[in-house]
This record gives sequence, structure tokens and C-alpha cells, in this order.
Amino acid sequence: MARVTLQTIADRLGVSRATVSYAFSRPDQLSDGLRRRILEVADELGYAGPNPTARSLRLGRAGALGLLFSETLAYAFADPYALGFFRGLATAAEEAGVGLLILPLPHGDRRSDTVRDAVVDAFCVVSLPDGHPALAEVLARKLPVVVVDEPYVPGHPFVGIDEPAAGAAAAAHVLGLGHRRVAVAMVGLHDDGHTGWADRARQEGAVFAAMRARRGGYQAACERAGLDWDDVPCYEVARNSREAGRKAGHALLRLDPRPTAILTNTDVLALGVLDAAADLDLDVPGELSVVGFSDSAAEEAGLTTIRQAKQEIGEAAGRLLLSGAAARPERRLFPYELIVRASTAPPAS
Amino acid sequence: MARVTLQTIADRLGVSRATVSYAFSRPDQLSDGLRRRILEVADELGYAGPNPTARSLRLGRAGALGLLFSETLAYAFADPYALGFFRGLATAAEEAGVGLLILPLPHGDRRSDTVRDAVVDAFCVVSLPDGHPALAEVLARKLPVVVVDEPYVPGHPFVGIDEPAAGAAAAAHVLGLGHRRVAVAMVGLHDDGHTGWADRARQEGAVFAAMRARRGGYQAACERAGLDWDDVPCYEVARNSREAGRKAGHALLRLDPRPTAILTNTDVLALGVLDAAADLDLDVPGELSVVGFSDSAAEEAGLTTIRQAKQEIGEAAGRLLLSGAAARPERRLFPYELIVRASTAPPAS
DNA sequence: CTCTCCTCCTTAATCAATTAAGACCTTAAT
DNA sequence: ATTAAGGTCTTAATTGATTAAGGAGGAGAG
Repeated sequence: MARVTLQTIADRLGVSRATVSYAFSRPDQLSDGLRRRILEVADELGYAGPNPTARSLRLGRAGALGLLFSETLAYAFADPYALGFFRGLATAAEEAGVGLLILPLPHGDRRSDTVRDAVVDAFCVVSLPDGHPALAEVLARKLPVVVVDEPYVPGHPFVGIDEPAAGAAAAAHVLGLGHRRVAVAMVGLHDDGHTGWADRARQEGAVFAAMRARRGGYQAACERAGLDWDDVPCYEVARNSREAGRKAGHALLRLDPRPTAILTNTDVLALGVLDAAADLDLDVPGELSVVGFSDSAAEEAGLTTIRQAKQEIGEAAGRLLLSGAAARPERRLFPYELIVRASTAPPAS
Repeated sequence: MARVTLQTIADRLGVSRATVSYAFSRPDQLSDGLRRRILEVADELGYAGPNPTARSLRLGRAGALGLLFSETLAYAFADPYALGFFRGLATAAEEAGVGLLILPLPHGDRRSDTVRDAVVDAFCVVSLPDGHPALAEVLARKLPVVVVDEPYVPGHPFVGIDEPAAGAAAAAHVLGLGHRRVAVAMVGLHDDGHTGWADRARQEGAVFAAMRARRGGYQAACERAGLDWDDVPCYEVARNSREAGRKAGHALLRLDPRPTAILTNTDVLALGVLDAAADLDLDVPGELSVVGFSDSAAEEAGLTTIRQAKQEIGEAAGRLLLSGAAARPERRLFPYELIVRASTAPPAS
């Protein structure tokens, strides 16, 4: 059975294709009788309705928002921060009645043309490392683009938080409590799978702009408090997982003198650091203070963290794209908030 | 500045449109020199690459999978079971290099044509109530469709678990422990927002087929154990939330005689029932046994539950659609597993 | 009777590509 | 010299719709 198109129906009834099209899209242009007959024949022939692709081509709109995320989709759907963001974005999409097309990044060697072939009206790019090839592909499409969290793309709107300030707030909190032996555990500095100590060059050359900025905030606050940043040990892990956090925790807690406070750039990592502390029978916050970031998995663990309005950020990104306001390179920074819970306290004197 | 198409470039260079197309899609059909010149001019004119919609129309494939979920997207991204499923589906999509188009259901009165207009190659329908209009719209598209969990759509492949058997296993567990005063808290029977006692008619006429089947399993097991189902109180809530579970818990625990075991058809609900038990200072599992369903939020709470292979189910659904095997109405039932944790014990004698 | 206005439908341009088949020219083999 | 084979580009059909503009016919007004 060949494909049924508008033309098939038109031929069958001896009317023009336009007439059949009107039967579907503009009932007022047709007499009721004919319209009914057309719909009847359409049904009889098993017509699937006006082809959305053809429609989309003619009308010049896709009815979908493209979403690009740095990690594999399987990871994204497990990351609390990403999920909060997706929720917000999905809400905006839902309100506008458009779909959300989640695109896989070409992973490994298999090259795929998902970005090039994505039938969308706009792109939302989330948390891509500097220089990631997918970003170039997105920009080549010349569609509206909004970037969330990272990287900074000149000429395109940006939504996120004031990362340096938020990082500084996290650091200032423990410094204000009196800590002087501060250490840092970070994920997402580079894309090369490295796990280990991060020297100054690696820190400052981090390809994830938000993480780089966050770290800059740590440093600024520490220096304002009179610490020498070179005395602040930084451990870097490749994946944002609890297990990786634990590893970083052990590395940092083995140091002599042992840090009394550890800053982490994600909550998941912080949970791992807490695991490490538990492994070593260290009392938190008595012997060790830990600060997370994002308030994504922090509540039950009683973790002090920086809360980001993930859902609002997602909604804002969506609305920016859907309102057509993405032409102006607006820069929307959302407020963050230091949430103090039971994982931080003054150091033992 | 007008839109740049293949034709624009062709005109500029005095070659045919086909030639330009080949420059992008089939380099071997062209001399290197010309190809280079074409790409140069394309760049110069700001050509965004072959229009994906036109491409899609001509090639007859969309490169995307449509996903339809019963709830609002904001809810879906917060539901642990849905997320596990999404993860699996996304993994399959990622492997095949196709996108995942998440479609909003027409919510409330605003009618939107997202299903009709979705540029996709196939649909995955998850957990829709019987008779939901969106399902009809999906079927009208005459594309491959796979249904997950519910409803049962004759003629289309189905992926899920053996719900009656799983429900029976949950019930048989507490019955085997010796419980006789069993009660049930359920969500997702109907779509009408009702919260309160569910009589036999409401139970059996439930529009969510999986939930209906699950409940049938409870009943069968109870009757096999010699209980009269009419003696088993059933409380129904409208939303799958912890708060709703707590409400159901209070309603059930106020009964005299008080149930010694409560079966719930989701983990989230079970957590709420545990909250209610805590409110009443009831010892779990000493004075009350609670069983969840899905193993989605159960681990930390020490909840006995039925584990469903959510991620595998998602992957299977995706692969079914992507392999083109969705033509046969295959019915794939995945194994479930009773996970016994600390929320169930024999009743106090 | 003529003019105007509606209603209902058709004509034809348009959206932006892909690709089989053919034309034309050069080179190599017989 | 003839034929075959390649390489490079063009022609034209095709994908499946939307919609402005126009035409035919009937109804009502003057």
C-alpha cells in the first residue's frame, strides 16, 4: 500500500489538493458537506494527517526546542542539578506547547549529525566545555541559542548564576567560621578524564567556564582572608559521582596538616567527601566542615551548600528562546543562596 | 538579509543546486576544487547548512523518537520511576544517534497539536490512562508505537512487567508473614482527581491499566490466602506524592481494627505512609508493615518493594522502536523482583 | 437586467532540499 | 580510429504540504 497523501485523497474525490488541505487546516474555507466527505475518505484510505515535516518546511517552524547537554543522556537523567534544570525548561516548553528535543552528543568516535539534522526552532546549550565541537555545530545552525551555566559565548544570551560570587560565598562561609586549613575538591575542570592534584595551570585553564569561575571565587575569598592560594590543596576528579568524591576526600584528608574544611563544587562530590570522613571516623562538623554546591542532593545529608534556582534558570532559558528574545545577548544572572546546614561549624580550637 | 539556501549558493557560483547539495553530502561526486569553492562561498554567505526539515522531508526520516508521558513534564522529571525509564530510553536513543522529543500533553483546556505536528519516526507512549485522547492522536499518525506499562493497545508492542504477578508477589509477601489485616493505598486509578475510599467499582474500573492489574494481583493473592477482598480497605489518592501517601496512611491507620500491613502501588506513596506511621508513633515494622512498588525511592528508607527494571524497560522500548521491530505486536514482560527490606515483618502476635 | 457580493473551490507558487539518470569531456585500451 | 570507461556536472522528478490570488456560480439589491 502506497503512502497516502493529500493528493491521494484529492484524486479520489476529484478535487484539488488545496481543498483537501483546507479541510484539515481551515474548515471555514469549505462547505460542510465536502469537508465531511473529505475527512471520510481520508479515514477510509488510512490517511495519517498532514505530514508534519512537510508542514514544518512550509510553515518554517519546527515546534521544538533543542537541548544539548555535556554528558551522556544516561548521566544527565541521574544528575540532580540537570534534572532540576530540565524540569524548568520542560515547564516553559509545555506552556508554549512545543516539544523538547533532547539531543545526544556525538560520543566517542562515532560521529553523528544530530545537531546538524535536528528539526528545532532554537537551541539550549547547557554546561558545555570551552571549545566543544558541538557548540560550533549549534552556532553554525544560526538559530536562536541560549547558553546555560557555561560556556560564555559572546553574542548570545546567557542564563546562570554569578559563579565567582557564589564560589566566594561558599569559601567566605568557612573562612568566617574561622577555618584556615581549607581544601578543595572539584569536578569538571577538564574533559580529559584526569583524576589527581590540580596545579595552578590546570585550575586556571579549566575548560568548564562555570567551574573555573566558581573556583576563582574560592580563591578570591581565600586571598581576601589572607590565605595564600598556593597553600590550598586542590584535588580534581573526572566524574561527578559520590565515589569520585570519596576518593578526593581520602586524598585530601590524608594530608598533613589535615584540612579542617573542604569545599566541593558539586553536592554529589560533597556526599562522597562525607563518606570519606565517615571511613576515617572523622566527626562532621566537629573535625571537618564540608560545603557542597547546587543544593541538589544536600537536604537529607544536612549539607551546607549554595542553592541555585535550577528550575527558574531552566524556565528562564526556555522563555527566552520561546519569546523570540534570544536575539539580544541578554545576560541573566539568577540569585544564589548560601544554605547553612549541619556539615559546617567552627574548627576545633 | 534573505534566507540563504542551496540555490543562493548555486546562483552565486553559476552551478546547479544539485552540485551544491553534493558538496555537502557526497564529496566524491565533485572535484575538489569546486567543492572547496562552494564551501567557501557558503561560509561567506552565512549558509546554515542543508535545512534539516527539507532534508527530513526528502529522506523520509526525522531522526527523533517521540515520547509521551501521562503527567506534566515538570512532574515526570521528578518521578523516580519515570526518570529511570527515561534514562534507559535515552540510552537507546543515544546509541542510535537519534534525538528524544519529549512532548507535552495538551493540558487543561488549551489544545495544542504537539502530537499531530511532532517530527518523529516513532512514538513511545508511557503510562497513559485508558481512553486518553493523546493515544488516539498517536495512533492516527500511523507510525511505529510502543506502549510502556499502560494502556494495553491491541496490535502494538508492549513493554512492561507482569503486573498481576508482581502485585500478587507484594501481597503474598505480607500474607506469608502472617498478616491478615491488610490494607491498600493506591494512586493512579482514575484521572478525576478523587481522593478517598475506593469501592469495588472504582477499583475494577480503574483507567490506568497497569495500576488496575497490579491491584488485581493484590486481590488474587489475598483471596488465595483466604481473605475476603471486601474486608480489605482501599484508599485512593489523586497524586503520586509523599504528602498524598501520608494522607492515605492516616486514613487507613485510623481504622479499627487497625491494619497491620499496608500495600502501596508506588514507593513515593509508601514513604508517605511511613510518615503517617511516624506521626502516630507506630513502630515499623513492629506494628506496621509497608510495601512499596518500583524500587525507585526505597533504598534509603529501607522499604520493602517490588523492583522493576526501569532502565532496561526503557532501553527495550527504545530498541524496539529503533530496530524497526515495532511492527510486530510483541509483548515483552520484564522480570520483577521482591526486595525485602526493613519495612516488613510478621505482625505482633 | 445588471451589478455587486459571497461562498466555495482551483491554480500555481513556494518551502529547501536529494538523487537517479543523462550529457559532455577527457583519458586509456584495443 | 574506435570503443570503453571515468570523472564531473546538470536536468528534472520528487518529497508533502500551505496559501495568496483568482474564477465560477448563485443570491440579492437597485
